[in-house]
Amino acid sequence: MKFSAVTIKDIARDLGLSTSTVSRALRDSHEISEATKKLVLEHAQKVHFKPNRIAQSLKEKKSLSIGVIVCEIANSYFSQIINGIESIAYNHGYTVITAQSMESAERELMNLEYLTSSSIDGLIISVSTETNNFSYLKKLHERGLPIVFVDRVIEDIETHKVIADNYKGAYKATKHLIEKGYKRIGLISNNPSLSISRERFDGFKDAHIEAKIPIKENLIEYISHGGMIYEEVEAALNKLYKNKVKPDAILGGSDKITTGCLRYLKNKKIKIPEQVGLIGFSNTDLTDLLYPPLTVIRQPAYEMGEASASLLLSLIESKRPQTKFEKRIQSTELIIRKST
Amino acid sequence: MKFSAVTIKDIARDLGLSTSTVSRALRDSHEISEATKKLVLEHAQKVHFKPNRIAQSLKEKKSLSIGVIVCEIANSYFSQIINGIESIAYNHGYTVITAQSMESAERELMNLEYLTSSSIDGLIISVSTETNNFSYLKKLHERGLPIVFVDRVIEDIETHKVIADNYKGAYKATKHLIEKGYKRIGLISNNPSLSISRERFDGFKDAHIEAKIPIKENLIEYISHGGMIYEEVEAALNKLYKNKVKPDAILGGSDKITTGCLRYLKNKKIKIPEQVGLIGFSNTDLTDLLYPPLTVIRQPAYEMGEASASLLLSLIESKRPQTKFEKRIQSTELIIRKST
DNA sequence: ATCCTTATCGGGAACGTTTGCGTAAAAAAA
DNA sequence: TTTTTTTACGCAAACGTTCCCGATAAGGAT
Repeated sequence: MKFSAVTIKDIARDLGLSTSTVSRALRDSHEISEATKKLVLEHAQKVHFKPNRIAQSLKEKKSLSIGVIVCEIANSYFSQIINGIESIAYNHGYTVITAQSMESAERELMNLEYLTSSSIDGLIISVSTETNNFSYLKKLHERGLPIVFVDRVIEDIETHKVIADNYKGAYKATKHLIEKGYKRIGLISNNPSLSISRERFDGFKDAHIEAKIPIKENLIEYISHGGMIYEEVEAALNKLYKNKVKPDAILGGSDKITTGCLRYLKNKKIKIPEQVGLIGFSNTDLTDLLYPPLTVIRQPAYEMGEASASLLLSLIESKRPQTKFEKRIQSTELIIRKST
Repeated sequence: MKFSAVTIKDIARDLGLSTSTVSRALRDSHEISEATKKLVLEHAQKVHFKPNRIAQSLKEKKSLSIGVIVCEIANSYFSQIINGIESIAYNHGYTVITAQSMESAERELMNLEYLTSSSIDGLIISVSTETNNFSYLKKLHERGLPIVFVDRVIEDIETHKVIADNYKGAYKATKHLIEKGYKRIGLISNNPSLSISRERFDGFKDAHIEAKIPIKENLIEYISHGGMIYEEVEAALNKLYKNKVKPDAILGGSDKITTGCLRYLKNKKIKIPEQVGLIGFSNTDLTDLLYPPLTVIRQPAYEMGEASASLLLSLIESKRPQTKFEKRIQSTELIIRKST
């Protein structure tokens, strides 16, 4: 069952040339006469020659492919990031291989091993919520694998990072809630081990401080799988609602957490925004059609994907080992709707 | 900037063995003594040896990768299909390379050329709404590339096909609308060049025939980009509403079409389900949180992905050229909510 | 003692490219 | 004319594997 590809050797034989001449002609080398080049090019065209990328990779020690690991692609935020990555990568002749961690550190490690054994030239990763052991990633980085972090970064590893302005996003959202008169704001967040969680918490906190509203510890809940598992969101909210001080607003720390909250409140028939205000980070393009239309913090996912791909490619294609690294912070947008 | 991986040659040198012995030991050949195997395995472990997949591919003339082309991954239906594909592929040691056509025939062709030059071992494709020239695909198939169609199939090309039961899905949905008393049912569909459109139309038609309700031609609109472009949905609905006989219900022919309809009706402040019933094919997991909660036909996307991956792998790994092909039809589910 | 297995390993070619080096012939310089 | 340079091409090695073929030594059969 194969698909007999024509090789340089075939062309060389047909034309009575050597493989080196053919190779050079195809690569438009100055060492080859125009006449020969024309001959080779035309014949290559005729027999539908396509260079074998596998052989090229082996020779050049480059695979022309980059790996991308995100928690899941069935998530608007990450699929938008991937779209951004692909747009840049394809323009530069790179293949994108995506893998999903499903918020599991174990699966993430598997993917990591898998991708590196596929000899990717570089990696873009948004670590899983579960990940707290970076040693493998760190080792890869030390051994020279170009890595760019997107969204969920690891501060310890010195390389390019692309994030949304989580601090300001959470700050603006919280401030908005406070201005609307909400005073007991609950926060359902990803694990605090995640960079985005800490940044968002800081924004949440500073908006409180500014308004001189104390933060209540028992209105903050952390969950482990980014909202992928609804039961976790449910449990977190149950705890929130078991308190004597019930929240009058909720800030969702991720796309799935936010919609999970909505589902919970709907199940419990808690009225939004009358009984509780709901706001959250989200990139789905349906938030305006939900009931009620959701106030969200939207992240520039596509642009973040583009940025991380360009940074990665610059890393891959730079001759000398880079020492100066960027941290790109892209601004978030607060879209106010009916839920607050 | 490389990442000098340890090779079989390194191990051979370290251990004073030949590369062939090391290779055989790693592949657990019977020609190698247990002692040597143990020695090699342990040393390989210690130096973190990972076989170079590129070299293996070159040697074996297999890339252990499969290509997947869908219209876009930021679409629940397709991302669920991809998840199904990946789950099977990864278990068999295959890498999945996904590409998006964005419903453009041109981009689809580009992706096709790109993937085949990356020497994929097989292809899973759901053709774009724009595609009406299958010659390139057909040529690839004739030259021996294993192909499996999923969702949107090309009948002309003889190979495995995996589809949802579009006929019955549309039939059940239409019947449901009729039972609810709707009589002038509008249909917003993808291009009729698409297999799914024809199948769905047939179900739509037969439900009408059974109920002895004539189908009104001017209640049927076709659009070109699967709902990706909202303006197209808007234009189609505008035409529907320009008729003297206005629809009292609408059947959306795809995920994005359905949500596009909802957005339109909401913008026009047309009440659902009082003024118009809305039903549609959709796989997003937010349809229950929309306003109103949407009645949908849900397709077993994940399972379809699994099925197509297994069929493709069987095609790839079969020694003799296959002549008997399957068409798997997976049943759809009607989920009734408030919009009808 | 010789011959035949069997077990265990090494040599080397091959997969399709790219590229450094060598070398004829042609062109330019002397 | 001779010498030097340039042009245009071929040879062969290399990338990391796998695997066919031999080779060696030990052991058993004759």
